Amino acid sequence: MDHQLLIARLNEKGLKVTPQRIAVLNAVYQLGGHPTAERIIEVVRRNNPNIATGTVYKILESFVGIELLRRVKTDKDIMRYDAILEKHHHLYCADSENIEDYFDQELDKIIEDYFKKKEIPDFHIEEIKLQIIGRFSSGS
Amino acid sequence: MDHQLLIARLNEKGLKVTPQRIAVLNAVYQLGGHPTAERIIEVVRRNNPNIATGTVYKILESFVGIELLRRVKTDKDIMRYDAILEKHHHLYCADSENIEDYFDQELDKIIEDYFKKKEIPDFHIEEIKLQIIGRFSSGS
DNA sequence: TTCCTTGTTGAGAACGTTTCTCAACTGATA
DNA sequence: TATCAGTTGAGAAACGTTCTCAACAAGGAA
Repeated sequence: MDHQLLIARLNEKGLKVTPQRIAVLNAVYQLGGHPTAERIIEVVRRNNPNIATGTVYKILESFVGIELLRRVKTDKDIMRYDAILEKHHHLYCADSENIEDYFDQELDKIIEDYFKKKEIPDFHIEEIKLQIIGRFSSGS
Repeated sequence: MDHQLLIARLNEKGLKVTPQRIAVLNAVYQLGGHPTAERIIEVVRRNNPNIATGTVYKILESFVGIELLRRVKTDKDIMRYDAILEKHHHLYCADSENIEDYFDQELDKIIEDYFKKKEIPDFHIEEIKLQIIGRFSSGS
């Protein structure tokens, strides 16, 4: 996401554009994948040594609030953040903490069609995410 | 799960059958759904007031280890436990902490067939879980 | 029986992650 | 200028979870 879009998005939601917020978002994009708060803080501090831990958490939460980022969960206990690009699923390694994105529009379509025909009682679906658990065959 | 089966399962994995372990498992079954560790501890202490927090966590982890229970994740930060019955998915309420089980063998079959035809490069699938996010229409 | 050995428990300290509190700062507005 | 709302940095605090360790229980061997 370029700065124009970011600024627009922040303004739209009534959040001010600050150097700290830009730094946090840059760090998330730079890290890619699904970084932990710890990694993000580490990277942000490279250019911004005085930023407080709490500030980064607050900023990350505000980004989750305006849907610039999403929380991602492992089966373990640490929160990770995911810069939203488009609808995607996650491959979880059964052995390690590794998480990879998985895009599959064909599958999305199949599932979408399935739930057009078959409703879940008393439940309105907004989104379906697959957790695909398994093992990476090459070094991961 | 009745006690016979539980005892067999514990012995099989080299874990001793203790009153605390039975109490924890009973609490999980009694609570049903996807209780947090906190709720489980609360219920266990009703009949077992002196049980230590760490003991319950240790027992829960040992049950996860022998696959009597599974960890379940919300997007928030609390661990929940799920007494495994059969393959199932989860409905997550977008508004609350409510989680419901969702069983759908027809859908499982469709997804299974899909991945028989289409492999994910460098990845061996062991299990696929759907996180279905949305809203419950009746009071939930 | 007594002595090991092994696994389990209870108590509380310790840990890592996340949230909270609050004074200081910033930028906009009047 | 003064005022105001939002934001930040610093550290304390809270929270869920794990760890440490002495005490205990059960089983086997002597």
